[in-house]
Amino acid sequence: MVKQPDPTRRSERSRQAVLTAARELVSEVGYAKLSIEAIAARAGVGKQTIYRWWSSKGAVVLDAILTLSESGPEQSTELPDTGDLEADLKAVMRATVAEFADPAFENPIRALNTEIINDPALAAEYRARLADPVDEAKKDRLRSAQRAGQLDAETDLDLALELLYAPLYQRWLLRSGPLTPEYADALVELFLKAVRPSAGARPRVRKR
Amino acid sequence: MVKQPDPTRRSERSRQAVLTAARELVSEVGYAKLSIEAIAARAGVGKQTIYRWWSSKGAVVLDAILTLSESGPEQSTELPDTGDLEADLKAVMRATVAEFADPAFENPIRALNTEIINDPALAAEYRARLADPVDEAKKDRLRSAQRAGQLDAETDLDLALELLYAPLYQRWLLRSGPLTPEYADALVELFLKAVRPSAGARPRVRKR
Amino acid sequence: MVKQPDPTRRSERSRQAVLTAARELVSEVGYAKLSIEAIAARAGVGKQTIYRWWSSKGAVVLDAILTLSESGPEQSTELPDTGDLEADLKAVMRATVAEFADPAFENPIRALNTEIINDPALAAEYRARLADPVDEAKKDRLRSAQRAGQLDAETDLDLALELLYAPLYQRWLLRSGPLTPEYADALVELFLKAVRPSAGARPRVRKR
Amino acid sequence: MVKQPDPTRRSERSRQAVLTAARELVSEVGYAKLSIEAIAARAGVGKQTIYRWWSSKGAVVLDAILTLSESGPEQSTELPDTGDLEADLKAVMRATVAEFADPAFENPIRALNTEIINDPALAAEYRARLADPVDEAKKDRLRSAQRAGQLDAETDLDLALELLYAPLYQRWLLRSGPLTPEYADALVELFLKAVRPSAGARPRVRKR
DNA sequence: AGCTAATCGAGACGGTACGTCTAGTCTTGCG
DNA sequence: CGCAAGACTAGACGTACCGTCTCGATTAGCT
Repeated sequence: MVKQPDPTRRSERSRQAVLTAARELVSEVGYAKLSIEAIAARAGVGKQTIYRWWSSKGAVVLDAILTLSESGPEQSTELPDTGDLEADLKAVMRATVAEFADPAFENPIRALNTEIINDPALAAEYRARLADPVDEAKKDRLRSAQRAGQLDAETDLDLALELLYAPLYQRWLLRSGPLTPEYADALVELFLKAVRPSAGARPRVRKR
Repeated sequence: MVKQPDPTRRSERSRQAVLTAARELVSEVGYAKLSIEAIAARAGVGKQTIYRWWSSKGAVVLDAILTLSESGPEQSTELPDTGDLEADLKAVMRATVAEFADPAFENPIRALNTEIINDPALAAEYRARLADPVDEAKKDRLRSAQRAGQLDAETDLDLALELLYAPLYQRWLLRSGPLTPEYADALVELFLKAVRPSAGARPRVRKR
Repeated sequence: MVKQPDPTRRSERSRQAVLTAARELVSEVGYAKLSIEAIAARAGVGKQTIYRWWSSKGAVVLDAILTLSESGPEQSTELPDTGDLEADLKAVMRATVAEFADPAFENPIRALNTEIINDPALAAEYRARLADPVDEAKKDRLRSAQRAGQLDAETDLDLALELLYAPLYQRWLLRSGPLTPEYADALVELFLKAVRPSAGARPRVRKR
Repeated sequence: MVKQPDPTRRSERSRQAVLTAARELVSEVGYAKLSIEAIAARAGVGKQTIYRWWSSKGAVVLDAILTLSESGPEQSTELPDTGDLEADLKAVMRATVAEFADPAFENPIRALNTEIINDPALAAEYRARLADPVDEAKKDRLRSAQRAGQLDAETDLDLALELLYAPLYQRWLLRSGPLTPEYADALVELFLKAVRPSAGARPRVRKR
């Protein structure tokens, strides 16, 4: 039986130092050139401390990025809901385009994806800690649109979300085309055509 | 000035051996654990021969996979065109789902993506040698649909293609959900709603 | 000022456990591969307990071996004295040869010497606790021989002892030659020639 | 089967650098604190190069010291032979005492002995490369003394050598007593008594 | 009998060095 | 000259221990 470390004795100081160092180094040198050795040195921590609490380089980086997101600005989790779905979505997608253009996001997010692609366990943790909550917030907005009759009530929201986000995300990840505000608008428009309520359907109105 | 090797003297035997070894090893151990050293050993080739002709591990792997695709079964490049767009697309997307389920494709394609995400130069080569031709074939089918009035004539085909493929691809790459034939169908149906010709528009009919 | 531990509160249980574990491990894995960590684990003792009471790995090992010797079979300290110096010495030296051939002695004694060679403080403690008493017993036998007129009265007994033991000890320690009973005999004979009373000298006879 | 390196391709430059660095570091920090890592760094050599050509830290140090001795001042191998055995031996032993008092010799020779004590293979190499040739030179002097009738013709020269040197060597190694010129003289005198030709024996004279 | 201070087992910590592995360069000898 | 082979410098890997530093939990004397 393998000896398990005792989490109650874990040094919070070291944990923070490691995550911060990982964050900094991913931004500075990118994921491929990132070494556990460098993280330990920068954090002023023994290598064993990293190996004790994280299972791989990927786990450290994932944790570093997710911890940042979670402890971040109280979660900009909720999407705007002005009642105008098209305007709201365009605003969100344009913001996403802008975010992806920020070079400070580039390295960490690419690092995250490199990990997730190759490690199912990390992918699961990523989804549970970051992707699922964010997706849920997005689906909330779509549900609101369904109630308002702006979105087909029968549509699978997971699929709808993919239809809306995957094109943008893939274009950025694989650099398969330019990411412009106009692109965001066009994507939203196409998306709305796809999820528009069917002809005969009625907006759902709550009975009094 | 750096000495450039003379391509006319290049050993085709070594080239093939390296690409084959790279292909095998990527399938066997995955991209992360792949080493130039192992490729050279498996290929019975000096390391220098690899460094002489390829710029990075990623370049070897990309070349290995692309060479396979290119020299493959004369390219099933063309998409089916029975005149029934929905049926054709569902067939293609279901085939894609099946392909992604094949574990023999898993490692190489994930390797390819790992490279492309982190190296713009490789991404460009990948697009030029593999993605662009394939996309062109797909767009040919969509253009045919436009001519048949089954697809809005104003739609940006690049965006349309992304709308159709990115959700499927992303779901596989990030393992964010199950990939089933039903999923493929639902995706095609949503896609078709998005690109359906607008109410007032007329199908373009070629003048006689 | 450094805090000194209070010896009255020392756990005898732990002390014995550490010394026993050290003894066992030295025999099993040799001195070079011996670690404080392993001693503590085997003894069921915290590492700090070792560091509190011993100054170095060498000190533990020295203590372990010396404690064994001291608490041993009431010390076969005294040498035989039948009146026949040559016979007595040959018996002792042959016994020493046999002892050195016992593999159970090998590891601990080599460990002891490794320490002593490199650490003057340990060397001093070793001499005080083990070597000096033993040497004194040997010198007693030689003094008895001097009184019996079998050994030159002027001879420096420390030097004589070295003449007798160092060749044997060195041959074992450096493995510079075979250790046989015949060797022991030859050594004793040569030694006796060296320390035989000078021609003109008279055996000291106690006046009545 | 383990791959063996090809000695014809060995870099003499690296070999010398390693041995020199090892020599310096042993003198500076002592054997216990010597690390392969430090040797490699000082020598400007990859660690693998050391592991490729030497089997252990001890082997490097042994090689470093022996190489120095071998390539030294054309070997002060031969002992003085003035015809006066006592004077010659006293001179040699006093010189040895002086040598041992030189702190520059201290660390390397103790290092050597630490190794030899614990590793039979190194002990064998040490004897073959250094001890045996030196002993042979010493025995040459003793043989000369035998021919001159100053030393018993029947004496085992290996044993005689041990009788003469082991006391001195052991006293130094174990720090069991002071090393003075007087001690050297007393040792030689005792030695000579032990190996003096027996009463009835005649000096061997070559027949004409 | 309860208090309190030190020792105890345990083990996490910042580190150093280990011995192995691979990167990318350089050298040697064959074809 | 390209090639297979493989030695080279460099440095990261993941592991083992070092000696120090908390943690509670005993375990003594001392009041």
